[in-house]
Amino acid sequence: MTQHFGKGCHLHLIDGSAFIFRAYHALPPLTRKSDGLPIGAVSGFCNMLHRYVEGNTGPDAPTHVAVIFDKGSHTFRNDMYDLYKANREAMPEDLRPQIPLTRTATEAFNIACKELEGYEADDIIATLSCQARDAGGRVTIISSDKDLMQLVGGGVEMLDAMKNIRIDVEGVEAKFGVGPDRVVDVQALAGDSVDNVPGAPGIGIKTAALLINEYGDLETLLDRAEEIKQPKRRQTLIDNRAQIELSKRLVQLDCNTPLDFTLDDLEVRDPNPETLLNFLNEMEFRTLTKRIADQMGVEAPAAPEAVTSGTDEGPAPVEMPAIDPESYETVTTADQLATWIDRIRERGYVAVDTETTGLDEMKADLVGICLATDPGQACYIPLNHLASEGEGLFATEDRAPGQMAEKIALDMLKPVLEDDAILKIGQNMKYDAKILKRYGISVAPFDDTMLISYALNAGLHGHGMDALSEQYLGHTPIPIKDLLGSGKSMITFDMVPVDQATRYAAEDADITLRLWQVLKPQLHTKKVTTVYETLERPLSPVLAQMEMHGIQVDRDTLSRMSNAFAQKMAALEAEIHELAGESFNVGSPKQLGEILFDKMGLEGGKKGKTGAYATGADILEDLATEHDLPARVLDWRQLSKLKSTYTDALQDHINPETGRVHTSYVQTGANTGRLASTDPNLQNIPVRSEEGRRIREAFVAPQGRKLLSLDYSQIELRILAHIADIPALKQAFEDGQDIHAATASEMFGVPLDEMTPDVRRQAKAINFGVIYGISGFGLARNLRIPRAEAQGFIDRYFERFPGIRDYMEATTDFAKTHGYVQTLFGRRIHTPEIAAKGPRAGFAKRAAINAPIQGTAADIIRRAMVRMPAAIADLPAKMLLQVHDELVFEVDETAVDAVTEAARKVMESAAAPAVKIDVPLVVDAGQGDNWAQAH
DNA sequence: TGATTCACG
DNA sequence: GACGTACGTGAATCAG
Repeated sequence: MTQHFGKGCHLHLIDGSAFIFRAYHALPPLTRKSDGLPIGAVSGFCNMLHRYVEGNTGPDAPTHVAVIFDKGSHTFRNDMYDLYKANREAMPEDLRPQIPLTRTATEAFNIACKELEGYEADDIIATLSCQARDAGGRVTIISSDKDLMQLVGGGVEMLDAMKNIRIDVEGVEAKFGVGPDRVVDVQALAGDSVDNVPGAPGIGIKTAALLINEYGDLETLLDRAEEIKQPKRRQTLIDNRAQIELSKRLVQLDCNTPLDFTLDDLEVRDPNPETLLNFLNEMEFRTLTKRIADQMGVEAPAAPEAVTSGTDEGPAPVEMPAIDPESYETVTTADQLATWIDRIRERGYVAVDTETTGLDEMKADLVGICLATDPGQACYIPLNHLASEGEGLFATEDRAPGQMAEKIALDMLKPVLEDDAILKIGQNMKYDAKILKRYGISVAPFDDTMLISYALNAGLHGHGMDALSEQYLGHTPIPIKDLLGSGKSMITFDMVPVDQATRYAAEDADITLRLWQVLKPQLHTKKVTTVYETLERPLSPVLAQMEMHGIQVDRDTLSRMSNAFAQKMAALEAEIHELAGESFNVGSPKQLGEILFDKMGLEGGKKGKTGAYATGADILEDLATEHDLPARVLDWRQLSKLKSTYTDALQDHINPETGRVHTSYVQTGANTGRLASTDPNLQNIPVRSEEGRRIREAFVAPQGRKLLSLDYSQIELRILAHIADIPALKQAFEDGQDIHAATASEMFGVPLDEMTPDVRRQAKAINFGVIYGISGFGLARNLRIPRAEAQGFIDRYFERFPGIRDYMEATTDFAKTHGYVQTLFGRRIHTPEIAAKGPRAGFAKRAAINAPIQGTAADIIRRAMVRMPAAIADLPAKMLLQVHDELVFEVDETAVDAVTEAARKVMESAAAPAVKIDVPLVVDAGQGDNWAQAH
């Protein structure tokens, strides 16, 4: 049955190229298992199409749909202007062969797939939109390309599928400052760097919109250009008239593209299951094939045989049976468990996973343990599941029947888990090790798939089990949400029925074992075995120790501060409302922006992409020179932050049993090799402001003990001086000089003894800027000086220290060639975005410059931490915290000097012997009854 | 849930 | 020729 396109019809036009590029850049470079064909973009493309199709339900669903592609690189626009799109980078090599496959994929989904030689996809989209609109139908263009915005209106809208934002006439006006019918005029003036449309020099979208709104349209503007008041602008328009008119022709989309099909040909059709599944299967998209087969209620076709010969990726892939949650065993008797233990001893290794009542290892109770010895060979040992009896008010919760006694099971397992000859394999083993430690079991030795993945692929993808399973096994694990639910009605694992728990939990152990078999051999081929063996694996138990010790926090101190903050905030709030002339929520940036910029009419109101005024501290600081209200808001914000994030929240983190705060370090938290600290984050306790620093007074040592803090002095700059090999900086460090003053002296020729604080401050900002991948803009904003002046500083800096520029170029080149950068200790940080273009490339470049410096510093303190327990083993001291370049210890007051000496020695010599740093590493130390004093 | 803001190195 | 820009994190909050 065909439906003639007309009123009531809804046409979807998908910008195929945008989908492809999104898919390509969003995913790591996947290859087809059987033959190594690059298929990352095809995989992403199919996932996006599938998600798109899934979302097409309800009254707004399309009646007609097509995916539109570009064809060839030469179009009629190149005949008008040979530089059109001339600055486009060539298509990446591994994307090129995937392009035809995306056409096949579209057809496999049974969606019309259209392209036309000599025309851009945009022109076809324009033509179809016009036709559909004229026929009285609706159109949704699925794209975020601003070149298509001229088509919006009269029933045509755009949809940014990534952000799920519909762009209507108002959306276009927000972006261009004019309606869709004048968009081409604005684009003609502003030009477009991406497509190399020249436009008028020095005129951007803002100015263009201003001019068009004043004169009505482009032609009138150009005819009356003489009337423009600003001399420079006037001259630009007069001088560049021809170029502007050309630009307009370039951006104007063609609504009369000769098409050899009609709208009726685009009617929505159901996919043919066999065609679609065969295609997906041929691409070896196992997860997607299975998901779609399930949804269609048909059997997934058999997966193709994996090639078993070795590849350059290392040894042959391990043959594994499919993951089948129904195949796992529930262990309920000592005999059963004994059989498993025999099997483990025979194997020499076992994957282990614990199930507990919560995520806080210091509070959670053990519910069960799972083991896996081979792919598909996994069991679950339920220990503390509950069984609900009765209903409602009379419900009682008892221990579920058919479980081994916890003590018997643990007594049997302890010798295995502690046996030096049996390797325990876990995913995030620190968690399980901490839980088991509380049950008297010290797990060792172990491998951790999360840490292996991090050593291999930091920067490429996440290292959680779900991400790894998808990536390396093509399998989506059972989501924990399916068992526990979410939100307020969430249950704990002990309330999950044992049969369900077995399927979920044993699957985790099975997956962990499989991941280990896949990933472990790669450490060697990727040359990161040393990173894993010296910086990752040995650190995990050290962190576990620190976390379990925790640091004592004084609740009364925090509570008193909270009350004081609350009072001050109330007073400030009253004052702010008074100044505003009305009552509003000071904590709402939206309301604050409206008060400041709409009601009070202050200058400098800038709206972000959400349309809200920006009210960040830097903006309020500028306003504060003229008005009291923003100054009060700044004060209020500081107090609000201190109260909610620190004095209040920290109290909730004091463990009732230990009276201490136990953070969790995420070893894979930062791509550079730094740690992250969560629940609570103890790496961002205030110190910069006087008021905030007092919060550190609540971090205390118990009676008779002291807190000791040791931190590396300027470690990142020292590493920069070494890596970039800058003689002047190295000498300054060698001589123990003030490095920022020395930099200033070198740059501005001011002798050290005549240095002013302001000149030193500027040099300091530049030094930091260099570490972060400096830009004129960034330095200008930081120092609040004109951009040209900032650029002058940078130029001078590079002139004085040419090695820095060499380092930056060498590093970005290396990243482009290899896709990663390295620390001095061989840690690899991947930089997949480095090949991107546009603003993303800038980010990636700066990150690539920073990563070896930040990462090397992170490696050094990791090495120190790994060695520390042995160095202070005979001293009455515990290492408690790490804050990137600082270690905090709790020490008997009699041993402060001995511990300082021992710890300092470890820290200062931490790079050796692996790496000889040409600059001394210097550690400063402090001690006191609380962290404020020690720091 | 995402954006904004702000605490740290 | 304009774009949007310091690097790396986590938590609280508002608003949709």
